[in-house]
Amino acid sequence: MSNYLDELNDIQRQAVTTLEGPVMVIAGPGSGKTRVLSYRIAHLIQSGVAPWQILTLTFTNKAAREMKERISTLIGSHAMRVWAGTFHSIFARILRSEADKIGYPNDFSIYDSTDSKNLIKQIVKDLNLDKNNYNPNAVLSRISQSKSNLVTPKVYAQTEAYTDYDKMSKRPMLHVIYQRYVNRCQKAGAMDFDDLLMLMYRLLAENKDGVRAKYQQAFRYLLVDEFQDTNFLQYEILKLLVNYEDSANNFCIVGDDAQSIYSFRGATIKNILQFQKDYPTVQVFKLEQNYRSTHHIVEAANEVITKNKRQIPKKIWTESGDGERIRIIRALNDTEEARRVADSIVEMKNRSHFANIDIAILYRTNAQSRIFEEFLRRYNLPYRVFGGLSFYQRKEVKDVLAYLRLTVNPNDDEALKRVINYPKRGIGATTISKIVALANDNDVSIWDAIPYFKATKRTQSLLDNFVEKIKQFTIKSKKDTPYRTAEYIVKQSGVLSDLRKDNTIEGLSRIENIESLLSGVQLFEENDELMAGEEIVEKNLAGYLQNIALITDQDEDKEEKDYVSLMSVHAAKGLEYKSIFVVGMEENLFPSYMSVSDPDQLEEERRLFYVAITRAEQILTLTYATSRYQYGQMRFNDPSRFLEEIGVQHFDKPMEIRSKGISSFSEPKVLGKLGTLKPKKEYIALVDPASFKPSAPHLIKQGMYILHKKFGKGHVESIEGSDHNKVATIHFAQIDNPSRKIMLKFAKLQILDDE
DNA sequence: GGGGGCTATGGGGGG
DNA sequence: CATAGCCCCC
Repeated sequence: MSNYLDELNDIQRQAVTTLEGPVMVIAGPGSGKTRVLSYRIAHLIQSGVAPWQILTLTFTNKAAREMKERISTLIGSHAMRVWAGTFHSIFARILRSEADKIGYPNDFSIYDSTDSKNLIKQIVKDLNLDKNNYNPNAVLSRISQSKSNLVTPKVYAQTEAYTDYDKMSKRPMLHVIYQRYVNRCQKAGAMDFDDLLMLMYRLLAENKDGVRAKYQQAFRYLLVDEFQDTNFLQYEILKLLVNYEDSANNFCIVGDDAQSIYSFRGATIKNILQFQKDYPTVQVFKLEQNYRSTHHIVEAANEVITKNKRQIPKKIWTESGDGERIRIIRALNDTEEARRVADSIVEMKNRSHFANIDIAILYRTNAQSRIFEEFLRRYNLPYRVFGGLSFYQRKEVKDVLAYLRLTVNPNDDEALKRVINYPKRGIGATTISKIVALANDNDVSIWDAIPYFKATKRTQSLLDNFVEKIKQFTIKSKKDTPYRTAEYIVKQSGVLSDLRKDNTIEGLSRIENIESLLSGVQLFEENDELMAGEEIVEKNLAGYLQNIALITDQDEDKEEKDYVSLMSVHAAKGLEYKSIFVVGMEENLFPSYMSVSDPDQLEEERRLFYVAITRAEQILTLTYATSRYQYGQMRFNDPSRFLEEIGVQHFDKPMEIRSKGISSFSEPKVLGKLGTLKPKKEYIALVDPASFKPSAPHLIKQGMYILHKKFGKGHVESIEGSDHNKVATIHFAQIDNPSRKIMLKFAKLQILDDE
């Protein structure tokens, strides 16, 4: 354990051992950034810092999870107790207990962007504005930008730069919409994604009851990964956490300006430059040795990125040998592109003995995934699609979630509007818009306005029935488990019987989705295993809703681990594969047609391409089609300009790969999309549920033999943590990965006395 | 007020 | 191509 520092190169070691004061690590792709971050945290803990005094903000929950696992391997499971997660999930967790200090309920709802857009549409309608000028996407992005720059509606209305711009864009009333939007969200007890940051800022800035000092003292060491993708507001929050009297400024940022790919949501590499000004004593470490890819790939990446004007000088290099040249596939159309990629995968598996899991297909837009799925399915190659329309965005799932949200927070206007007449109960558009108007006029939520609404006797009783139903749900949720509440709601709301009317395949799959959702609730409720990177929240409906609202990735599928990965280039950030296909290398696709006319956006597309090719360890294949179906039409695009930016010496000769055809007629092995919760798993019961009697958690002691409902017989190897947060490491001999960490607070373990 | 069918419109990346 | 919104009829 003491020699873990020997596993680092000189610069990495310095970055890991410089614990005090501001530190900046500029890390090229594949330069061991995750290793540095996790070793640094391990080193902090070894030097006597308590795990919970360390706050690590990562870009995805997956990154947090992997990091914690790595630290655990280095120094033991107490590492699991560092605070690590995304900005949004960590702040939501804090706001869950502090929101009342800034005028929001602690049980606040989280509006996703669809909710936000629906609210904007509503406001535009209320104000009798032209919906063509007031496009919800445009309005939302303006509001989002304002929040991300800490511009309140009031300041917005008074700042000519903003209002003039809006007049020019034919949206002079934008400041009014912004104000109303904020009011409606607050009345609904709801926060949108930007609010999670903005209100966290306000919480710290307003400092009610000294709350700021509480978190400043709690987080003695601050680490931020992917700092190039933070926005102004995120940096401002971090500064509030770290800047105070006698602060040691233990603030470590890790990033790479060349991999900044989120400026569309306000990220700015200015933060990296500003950091050096704000913390003049900063110690900078530049990691340039690439341990991931072979020479041709590394050099191609360097050549591409030098076409960008603005960047911190840096050149990645490798000692891992020349490796293979970059392959290129030119296809006549999108179908042929997909077929040849699938052919190539089969070939690669035979010749290089790659497993499916070593291979990823990266595309610019999620819409491109479908055709690749088709061919992978035909070729019997298991695959998994990451991102895209996730499980939680499907209509039937959102409907049930809306009922759950309403149960927790009846003021949630967007949830209410979604289900007040679904399933159909005779409360039509006219009635709803009258109630909405009443709510607006009196500045209350729709829920609060309903009792004051005067309607015909018939409508009145329909409304009463609806209100009564929701109240019942809330009562149920207070005295029963989340799973049983959700099950009750699915049945009593009428959603299930409505779906049962539809006997088509789609209809049946919708019911399956609802069942999956329910087993997801059950899983949440029963899960007593401490998973790295997972938020520990209360095991109630509100906790469940928070968990899924901010989901970025899904648990590993434990049944089938060998699959080809399909994802957008954005989603691939931070990942690596032996073999990478970057597909759709065409003008107007990659780079996107939205970006080709703006030099800054074009540079971002180039960084995106840089990220894409540096994911590859051994084999990089770039593909393009001369024609493809886009938006229902056949389009002809030129090959991407980015292809010409790589020197010819790095390319293989274009090679023809013969089609292998369909390899078998057996049922294709297809894994669910990421985001698809598996239907209820019928795992082999290791324990007879009838005779299972869990013991009181405080009786569990080290050395005992116990029974776990899901994992079977186990031996308690150690118990760590303070009174209320004890975590036991238990060895379960009957399962794969036998060593599990169980949170005793939630555990259902039966003590065995016969051993 | 509900529901079916048609037309018009937009179409990126993600927490 | 997918979906939202509209019109028309019940």
